[in-house]
Amino acid sequence: MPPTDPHATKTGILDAAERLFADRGIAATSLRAVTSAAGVNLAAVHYHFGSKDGLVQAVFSRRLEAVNGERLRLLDACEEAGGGAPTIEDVLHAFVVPVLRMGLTLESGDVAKRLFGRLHVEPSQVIERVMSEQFGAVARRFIPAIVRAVPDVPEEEVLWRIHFAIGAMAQTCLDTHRLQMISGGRCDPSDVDGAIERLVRFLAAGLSAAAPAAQPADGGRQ
Amino acid sequence: MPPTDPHATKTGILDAAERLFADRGIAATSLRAVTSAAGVNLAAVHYHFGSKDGLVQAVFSRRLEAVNGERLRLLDACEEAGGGAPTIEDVLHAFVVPVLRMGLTLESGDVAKRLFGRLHVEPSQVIERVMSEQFGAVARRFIPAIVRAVPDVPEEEVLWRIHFAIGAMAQTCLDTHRLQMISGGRCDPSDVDGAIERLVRFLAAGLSAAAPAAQPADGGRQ
DNA sequence: GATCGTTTGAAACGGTCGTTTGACTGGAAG
DNA sequence: CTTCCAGTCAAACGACCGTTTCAAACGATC
Repeated sequence: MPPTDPHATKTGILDAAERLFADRGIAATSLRAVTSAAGVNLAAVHYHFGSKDGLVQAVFSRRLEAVNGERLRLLDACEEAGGGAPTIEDVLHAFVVPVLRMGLTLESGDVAKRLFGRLHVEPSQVIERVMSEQFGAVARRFIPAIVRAVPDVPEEEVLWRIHFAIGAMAQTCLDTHRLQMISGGRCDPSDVDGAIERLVRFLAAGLSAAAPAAQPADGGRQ
Repeated sequence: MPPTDPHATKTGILDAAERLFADRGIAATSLRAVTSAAGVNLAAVHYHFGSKDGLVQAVFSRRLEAVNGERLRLLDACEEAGGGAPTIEDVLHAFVVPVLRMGLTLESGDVAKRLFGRLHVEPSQVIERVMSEQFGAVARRFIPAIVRAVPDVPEEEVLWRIHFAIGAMAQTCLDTHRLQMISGGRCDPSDVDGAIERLVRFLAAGLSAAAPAAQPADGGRQ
């Protein structure tokens, strides 16, 4: 046992579980697969995390705290620089960059990115709990910022569009295979900076699109 | 045995499996849950479908054939009406409407819609096979139509944007809960027509957004 | 060196999974 | 009546699941 890291077992389990959750999904990943990939004993999971749900929560919380903290930091920065009125591109950048770049700062490649995509598609109850715990603060900051950044669009319409935008981002996190398939290999999903640029451009245009025929008292159809 | 429908057992299994797959996902749905919900014997699944994978394929194929047939029919119609050059809104309508409206033509409510969303997020191998079987024809027709409808955008950029658009659509199919959460109940996910209008508007703006600063001969990047 | 709480080890628990088996049903065909 | 066969049924198969148990090994403290 190397004295370098007294938490080698714990982090080893987290790393292995992260990779398997990202690859196969949570429900399809057994604790035996996790522990054998990590090279530790099966009982270590329950000793360190209490249960499989505890492990799931720990795996997601570790990355989400970092991502969401960075998101809020970037939003602070661009709000300060923009004099309290950042552009929609700036706000979207602050939202998507921490997720998509995370794979670059970790040796695990794009594992954390795909793990993040799972958050939005796994129907598990424990995921629901992690989401509500981790995304409250982010939603309370980003939703008003986006609404302010597209002042010509009614708020209800903006909320729908945020919903769509989350889907586009989750797809970008989760699936790199289909893009290569539909593009016949012309698009390179591993080009993180290109993906960020393109995604922000796509979302900014969608979010700031002209509102439908105005429905107030005076309907000025454009 | 009612002589009204000699395939009552088979379709009963399909209906029950469809609902459970949509609600919990495929991996989290056991054959025992399916057969007990359908009120049939466990062995009936293997008798009629051979295996769980066979059932999965049958469940998805039943709906996908209808949806993709309708998509191609609508694309034909709007290409004919548009003189071979339909607008991006028309093409997106043809792609989105059959999925989102399917819940309205079936007594099963929005089950088929959520089932469809699962296609894009389940990591299973059999899903991969169903996708490649069912989406080849649709992709071969729709991708060129979309590329033609946004002539000012480079083709590679359009492919990225189609990737984003699929994510937004899948999110709309799969998740009605989060929209209600982030909107505090102001947005009504059961408003199918409103969702279609808003989604098409969002996607059309994103797909036809101005291309990045031209990088013709000399690439400005790096 | 003895004693303590912490961490790891092998093994087993009850339960559920997909799948298979073999007997039983009913009605059509000979 | 006998034969046949698609269809249904209860029961069981081996494999794997999450979880638990308990003994052994460990470093720190007295």
